[in-house]
Amino acid sequence: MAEPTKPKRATVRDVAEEAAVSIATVSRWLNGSIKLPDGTAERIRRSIDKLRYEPNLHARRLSLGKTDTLALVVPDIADPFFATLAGSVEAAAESFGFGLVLCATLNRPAREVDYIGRVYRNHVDGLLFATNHPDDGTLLSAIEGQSGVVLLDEDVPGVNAPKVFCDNRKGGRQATEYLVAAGHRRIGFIGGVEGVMSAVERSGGYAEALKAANIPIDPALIDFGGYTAEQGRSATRKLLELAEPPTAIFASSDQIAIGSLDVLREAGISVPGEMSMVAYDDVAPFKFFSPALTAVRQPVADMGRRGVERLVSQITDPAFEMTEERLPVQLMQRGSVAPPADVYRLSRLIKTWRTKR
Amino acid sequence: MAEPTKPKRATVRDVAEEAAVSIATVSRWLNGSIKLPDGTAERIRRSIDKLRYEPNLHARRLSLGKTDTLALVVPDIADPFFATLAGSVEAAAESFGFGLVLCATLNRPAREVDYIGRVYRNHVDGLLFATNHPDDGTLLSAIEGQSGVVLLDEDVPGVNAPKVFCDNRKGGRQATEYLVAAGHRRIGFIGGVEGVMSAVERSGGYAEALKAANIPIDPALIDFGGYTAEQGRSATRKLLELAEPPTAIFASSDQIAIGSLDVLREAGISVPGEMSMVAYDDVAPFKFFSPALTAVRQPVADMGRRGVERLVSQITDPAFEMTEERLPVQLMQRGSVAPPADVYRLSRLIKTWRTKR
DNA sequence: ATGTATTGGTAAACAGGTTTACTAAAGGCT
DNA sequence: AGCCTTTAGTAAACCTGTTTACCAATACAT
Repeated sequence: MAEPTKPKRATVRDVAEEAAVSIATVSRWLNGSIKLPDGTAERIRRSIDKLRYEPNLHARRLSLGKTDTLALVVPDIADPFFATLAGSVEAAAESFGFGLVLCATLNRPAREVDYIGRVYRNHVDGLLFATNHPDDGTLLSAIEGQSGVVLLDEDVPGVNAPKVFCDNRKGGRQATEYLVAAGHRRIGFIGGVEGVMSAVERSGGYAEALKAANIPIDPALIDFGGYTAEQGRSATRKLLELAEPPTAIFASSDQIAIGSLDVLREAGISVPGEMSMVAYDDVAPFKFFSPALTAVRQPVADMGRRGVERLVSQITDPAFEMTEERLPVQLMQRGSVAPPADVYRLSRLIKTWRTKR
Repeated sequence: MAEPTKPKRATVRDVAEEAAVSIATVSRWLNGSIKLPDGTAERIRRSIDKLRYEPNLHARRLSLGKTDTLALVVPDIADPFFATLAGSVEAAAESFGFGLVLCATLNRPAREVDYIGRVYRNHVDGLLFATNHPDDGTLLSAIEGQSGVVLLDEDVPGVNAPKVFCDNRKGGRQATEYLVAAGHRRIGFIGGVEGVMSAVERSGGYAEALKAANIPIDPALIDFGGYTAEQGRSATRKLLELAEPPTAIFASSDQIAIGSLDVLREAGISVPGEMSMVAYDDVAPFKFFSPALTAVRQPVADMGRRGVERLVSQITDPAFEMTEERLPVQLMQRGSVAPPADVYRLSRLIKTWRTKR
């Protein structure tokens, strides 16, 4: 029984021999760095067809020292936010002639650092990096001095690299202003991991809006923890435990809103009847929630596309400027905000919820 | 001004020289195909440390002819279904020591074929393929004879490759039986692209359940078109235009359900008050919809993991069996199904909706 | 006729690993 | 002492492109 031998693929040498020219001639003709008389070109063309020659990618990469591949590193690709980002990054990379390798860190710093090293190790030509957690200096020193990295969505403070973020401060302010305009004065803020740029900025916008409306800031209404449904749940529980609970919640991510909604539902608190809510991101199908959730929409796909553009610019011209760029957000007004009403009913509901627990 | 020269990386040759052994010794020691006396090994170790040697990946791939990389090709990575799949595939690949490159076809056959060629062209060692549309033979001939491809979620009929699918027929039957048990007899079926395996099987399960309950099958209640929100919208409109509209809808994907819900909402038809619904996939946060949507849950993450397991088995042992495997689905009972009631009210709502249009 | 471009190529080095075939020296056995 | 087997290692070929340095022949100008 014969081994199922892999069909041997043709190489440049085979083509050159078949076309009766030298290897260099074939290679240079293929790469357009030489032009040949019609006869010779035609012979080469025919040999390539005949032998079904396709250049060996690895040989090419070894020889050229570049890969025409980009990497996207995100905490979790299954998260709709990052999935949307990945979709736009893939499309943009493709349009520039780059492939995309996908890296999910699951927030393990070791993996983040490892992936960042891939651009140094020449596994990819460039890297789009989105993290989720504050940096203790590890990421900074891993990225530092590395060219070909662009930061997406979340900052790694101190890094000198092109950055593409959204306007978190404005988003935080818009959401809060909208709630204030509806008449709310006690507004809960549920934030991401404490210290992370986006959380700092969104809460900053929240504080700004309150200050502008002469509403004192109550630290008890502010809770950081992460953009997760679990954080949404636990922070909402804390808010409901307060002596003077809020009449509105600004949930600063999709997942937080989903978790918060869960607790409110379990407590029998209706939105926006007894509690108003504004969410953030607007990647989840909030339009179909009940009520349709009002949310600050981040231009996630734009961010991915723009990140690739800047990365490619940087790869082709390493002197490319390392500026930070902010993309505008937009408040999508739907049905989860109403004037505060029936505060008595709210506190009754909360009381029975507390005893139930 | 000096060029910002790339720091030259150390090669095996440098290490060998530094450690005063031959290249072959270093290479073989690194790959564990030889053991050396402590002294020599220690010298090599130290040289590697000193020179910060890291093997060049491309040279390694060229030499070995393998890449330790898998590709996942899906129609659209931003779709939560495929994003979830991608997440589990990435994790599983990682656990086997493989990287993952991501390919979104956006349902363009040319891209699908091109990506499939990548395993032949040695860009990746294996490929997980999920499509979305019926095959006109193009895919079949592209995959045929290609080893190292496994099919996920959707079939390409005729292909001899390992396949990992979910039990669509059972899912379709369960959903329909559940609706029938609630008392429905006119049940709309909104399916994927006509002819695609999953759509055929889910509708097959639907038909089986009706037959078992002695309910005649009305073709007017069945509509194929694709697992998209737009299909959900248009099919639902058609159902509402019927002389005798259904009292329940089986939406055979998340997106279809979302689109269908949109039209029902616009028509003022409440779920499950006037219309019951069962969805499929259960990747969207249906728990937080109002009503919480009852849905058949597909084990998407399991499918990804299992696909990688089988792909890796096949890569390491090409004689690996090309069987088809079915993963069980599960009906998640939530709040979108009720007995048919108030048919009069439903038809009144539909009438006013029709005139409004 | 001689010098100079231009055209149409070539041979060989290089990228950086892996692997095969082979050798020299030391150890063990009779 | 003579022979065999390990042990420790080497030189060189190979994987497949790209690129540099260079040459021969023709075309053109003087």
